[in-house]
Amino acid sequence: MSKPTYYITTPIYYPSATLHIGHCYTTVAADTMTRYKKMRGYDAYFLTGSDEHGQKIERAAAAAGMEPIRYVDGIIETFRELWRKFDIDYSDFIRTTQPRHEEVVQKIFRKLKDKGDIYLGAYEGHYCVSCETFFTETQIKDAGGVCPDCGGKVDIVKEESYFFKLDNYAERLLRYIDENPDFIQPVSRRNEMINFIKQGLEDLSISRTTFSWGIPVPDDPKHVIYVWLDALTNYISALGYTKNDERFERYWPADVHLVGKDIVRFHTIIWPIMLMALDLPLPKKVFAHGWILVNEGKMSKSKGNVVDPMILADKYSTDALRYFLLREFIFGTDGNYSEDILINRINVDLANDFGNLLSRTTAMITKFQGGIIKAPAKKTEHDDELLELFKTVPEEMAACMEKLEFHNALAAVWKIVTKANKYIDECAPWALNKSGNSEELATVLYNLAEAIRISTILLTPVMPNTPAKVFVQLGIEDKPELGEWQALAYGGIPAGTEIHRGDPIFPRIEAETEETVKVEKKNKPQKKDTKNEQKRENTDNCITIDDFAKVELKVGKILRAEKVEKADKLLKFTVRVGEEERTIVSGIAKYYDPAELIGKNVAVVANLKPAKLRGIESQGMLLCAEKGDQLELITIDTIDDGGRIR
RNA sequence: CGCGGAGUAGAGCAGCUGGCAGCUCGUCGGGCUCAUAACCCGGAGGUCGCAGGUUCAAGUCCUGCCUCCGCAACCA
Repeated sequence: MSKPTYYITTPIYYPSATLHIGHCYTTVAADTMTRYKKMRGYDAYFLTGSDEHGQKIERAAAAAGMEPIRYVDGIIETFRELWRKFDIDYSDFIRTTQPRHEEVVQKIFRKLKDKGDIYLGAYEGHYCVSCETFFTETQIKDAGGVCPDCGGKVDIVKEESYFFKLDNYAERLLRYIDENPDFIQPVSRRNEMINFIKQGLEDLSISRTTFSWGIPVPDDPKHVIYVWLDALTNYISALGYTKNDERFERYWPADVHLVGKDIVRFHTIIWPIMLMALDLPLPKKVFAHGWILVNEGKMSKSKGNVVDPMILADKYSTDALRYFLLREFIFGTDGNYSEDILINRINVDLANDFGNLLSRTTAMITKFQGGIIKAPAKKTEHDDELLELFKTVPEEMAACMEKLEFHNALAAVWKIVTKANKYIDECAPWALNKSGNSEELATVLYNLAEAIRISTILLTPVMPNTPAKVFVQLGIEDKPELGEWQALAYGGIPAGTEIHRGDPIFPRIEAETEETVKVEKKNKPQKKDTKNEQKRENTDNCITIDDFAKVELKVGKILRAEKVEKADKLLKFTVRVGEEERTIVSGIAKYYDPAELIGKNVAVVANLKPAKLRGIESQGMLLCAEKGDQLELITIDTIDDGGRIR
């Protein structure tokens, strides 16, 4: 009999920026699941990759003076490097620019067109000629009827486009969702999607003529295929769909598509409908995980709060990071990230509980038994509870893993770890040693070694590098079979095994900023301002005078000030800094009436990377003083605009 | 405006089909000495956002209200 299969995917990531901790989260989850399934005897297949087409890439490449493909090649290399670093053992890495993918997309396009699900129509939208970009109605509205990018005039333009008739399949899709309650998870998403479909599905525009970095539409090369049809197809093109590839037969339909909550709709509506149109079975499950929030807000470049996993990986072990991601955050809901939380989690769980358990156990075996694990000789009254956990915890963990509840799976494993620490206290091996009760002592120390071995097995999918370290210390590094799932039963370690006490496998991380952090927390007002938090966090680390010199501060005169429509916090300023005039958006609408600010001289960060806020490009930042609910714009009385501040 | 999410101990969160309010961290007190200033035990601390309602019984269901966050921005 052949092994059962398991096919899991992550989204394919867009190479317009480097990956952050959120991408890492998704991918680590997929990797862990794959390792787990393999341990359980599955033929598990894990796909990740990159979505490389589109106007954004085309432009970024042009700006860099490169061919798009060269441009993305470079970025993709950083993806791979990151995955290598985090021990991501993917089965395949698909790039939408690979011929194997492009061929399949074109075949699918042709098939759907022949079938009549795709037709040529016209896409009508607001178009800015100078930016060569379409904008949605709301984008235009928010920008006040002009182009959100350049502030210029936008026209309503019709563009020829191919459309995919989604609504043809809406009924079938609803039925499928209804008959497969597990298809969309968590359930809250499911309800959301059902409502969305019931509102009626518009035909989906699936081609563009305004840029060319994409897969050409077959027989109509002035069109390129737009993101949906291109990107989603990766899940089957990677398996060799249409090419008589046995992998497709073997692995499709996917067991799980892991997705971020923002792309649930594409994966639970557009993608299934595409598959229905192709007469293919639908994925068994689409699981939307939550976001990792930083300072209560979504990570984003413009906020400058993106957490770079590479930097973290250099500071902490990737096993610890993988553990942290899956233990700290509840898969499916949003969670807050900060380095303090990370350090705390590593210290408490990995250093104090798990690592220290290994440390104290090996220390006692060394001190009391000359470094030899002896066979259990005489039961103690505390054994049963611990041994019972050896049986129940693996089951509990397995049940959690099936539901993708990584946090609960790990919490289950910690029942053994916590119990083992307590068991030491209850049995007091040092007392047994002193009183010469060597039989019970042997039992206790044996059971502890087993507790470590068994919990280590369960942790393997999450922390692939840890088992080897633990096994060396337990003296069973030459018996890898003791680390397999089948070896979970109590009694694996042979009597007479000689251990090798070593350095702590998870040393405590001493947070140098702990004191200051504590003080800050106490003084912290309840209201949190994201930007401010961010700044404060950065000040935890000292900067040099050179770093400071990088910030170009200048005096600017406010020429115009107005409220940004549909934004309660933002004011839009036109500020003169010497020769030039800039647009600066600042989140101080709550504190100031725009009119009272006109004519004031303020402190401007002149070399801040421009960021778009509400579609308006902000070219700098106004400095403010802030405390609690108060905020005051820093103004300069006598020096005129253009003056330098330092 | 709309859509979605959330308001439960100092912080972060669990609480599914209604039945004595839980977990982790922190804090206070105690224990132990094998260990990575760690481990073990115990205590304090909550009118479960507000106001109504249904019920023998409501964080848990219903209605209204308040507050916060997200969506319309390159971004899981």
